[in-house]
Amino acid sequence: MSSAPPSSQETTPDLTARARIRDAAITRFADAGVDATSIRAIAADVGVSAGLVIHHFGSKDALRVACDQHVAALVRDRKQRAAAAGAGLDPVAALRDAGDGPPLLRYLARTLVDGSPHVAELVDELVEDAVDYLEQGVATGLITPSDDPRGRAVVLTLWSLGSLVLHEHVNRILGIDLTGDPRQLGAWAVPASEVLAKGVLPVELYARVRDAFDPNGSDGQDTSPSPRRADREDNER
Amino acid sequence: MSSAPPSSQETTPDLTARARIRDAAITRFADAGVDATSIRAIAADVGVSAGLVIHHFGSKDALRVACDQHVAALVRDRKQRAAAAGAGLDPVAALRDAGDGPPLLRYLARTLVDGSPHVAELVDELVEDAVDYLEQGVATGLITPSDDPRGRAVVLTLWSLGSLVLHEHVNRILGIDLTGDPRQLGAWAVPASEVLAKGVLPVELYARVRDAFDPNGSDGQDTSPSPRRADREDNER
DNA sequence: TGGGGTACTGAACAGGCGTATAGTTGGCTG
DNA sequence: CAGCCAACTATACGCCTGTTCAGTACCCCA
Repeated sequence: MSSAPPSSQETTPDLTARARIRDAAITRFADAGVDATSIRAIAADVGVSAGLVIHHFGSKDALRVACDQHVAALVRDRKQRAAAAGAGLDPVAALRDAGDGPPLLRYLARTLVDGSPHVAELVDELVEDAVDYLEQGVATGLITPSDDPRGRAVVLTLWSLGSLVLHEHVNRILGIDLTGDPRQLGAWAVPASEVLAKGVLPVELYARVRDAFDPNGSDGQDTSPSPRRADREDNER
Repeated sequence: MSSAPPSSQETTPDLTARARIRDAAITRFADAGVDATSIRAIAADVGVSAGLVIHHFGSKDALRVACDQHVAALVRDRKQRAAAAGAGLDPVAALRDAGDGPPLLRYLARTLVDGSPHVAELVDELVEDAVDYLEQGVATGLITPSDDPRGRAVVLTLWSLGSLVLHEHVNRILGIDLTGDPRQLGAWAVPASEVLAKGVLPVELYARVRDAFDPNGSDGQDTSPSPRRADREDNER
């Protein structure tokens, strides 16, 4: 398939037409979504014909898969780099656009909702990363221990990704761009860390919620619908 | 086309064709998104011609606006009802599908991302509701006071809506449906309320984040790229 | 020098889309 | 009863879509 003459698979400064098409597609998909983007529009961005896009990728769907995989690879690369430099609580922090490459975060914000298997895989990895990171934090005393470490990692990761997906609302309400410059994110990061540090609810309410879902002190059910009256305890999520 | 409205909005919705088209559109839009839904498909669901859809709504875009408005009205209705019965922390809790009407939550999860002005308005209202609710909770001692009540309300609301938008990922990872039966949401609600009650981070870290973004402590900057090492403080969101 | 393969173009095709339009039905009202 | 208007259908139009195909330019290897 790809002959790849320059043999160096790492980001060559001078991109092949195939790579330029892929990057243009990522940008268009990030801005308008996959459905609302035509192959001709992508081709026009790169200055080639629509036929060439098909020639290189076979179909629009295959192009979309290639974009997913490329973004996933870039994300994994940045994740690894960030982990080496000491990770943070926010899995998104390391992915903010450096301005050089395609708009990773905006692409993720779009594709997180319309179900690509590669992006789903990426989410799973981010959750596992969070599990590890939180576990290390608990070990060093920087993170509060949890009764459900994995559940907590899922919640924190999806809160983070969820607010990324809703970045347009954040921008409208707070006037900041979650996909942009981290130094201007105070209006979001400060109250978020306040919640994560000081908490919001009394601890007894957590105990009530936990007991309402967990019938008897120990663990137990997950498939059998217990006929308890847990209807009013679902106040938090 | 029985024009007789039997006023019983329960199990037998003897709706006008216009209302049936609107409801079918909401369901289709919720399931597949607006772009991926054709007017002919909606018409086929109701058993009418595509022309009738245009006859009643004028255009697909106007139909979409009508759906937005109708869903917004239903949401406001449920909000009000829930407020009368005593609100909870989760703004989404009151909106879970009762099975009778159109899939409100799934519709919201879809349209929250592709920018409808009516849904944006709804988000703003949910934020204001959260401001009020949190303020009341602080007054009665049920909620921890905040340095930034509005910012905190924004964060909590968008975390809630964001995880709703990512409900497919929650379902894949935890095996539960955030848009479905509240009694099966323990795997999400328990760790979420644990985080909101016990917190995750040491309080001193919140102070550090706050000081890093607040020019009060050191100097003031917002546009000038200061060479301070604030780059590492954006760990939380 | 010739041959082959790859990158690439421009035109064309079939299909689905939203929408306009003309026409038919049927109940209400004068 | 005639007349009218709203609900509704069938058809067709123009546009845009993803994709195909024949053909051209160019580079590498024998």
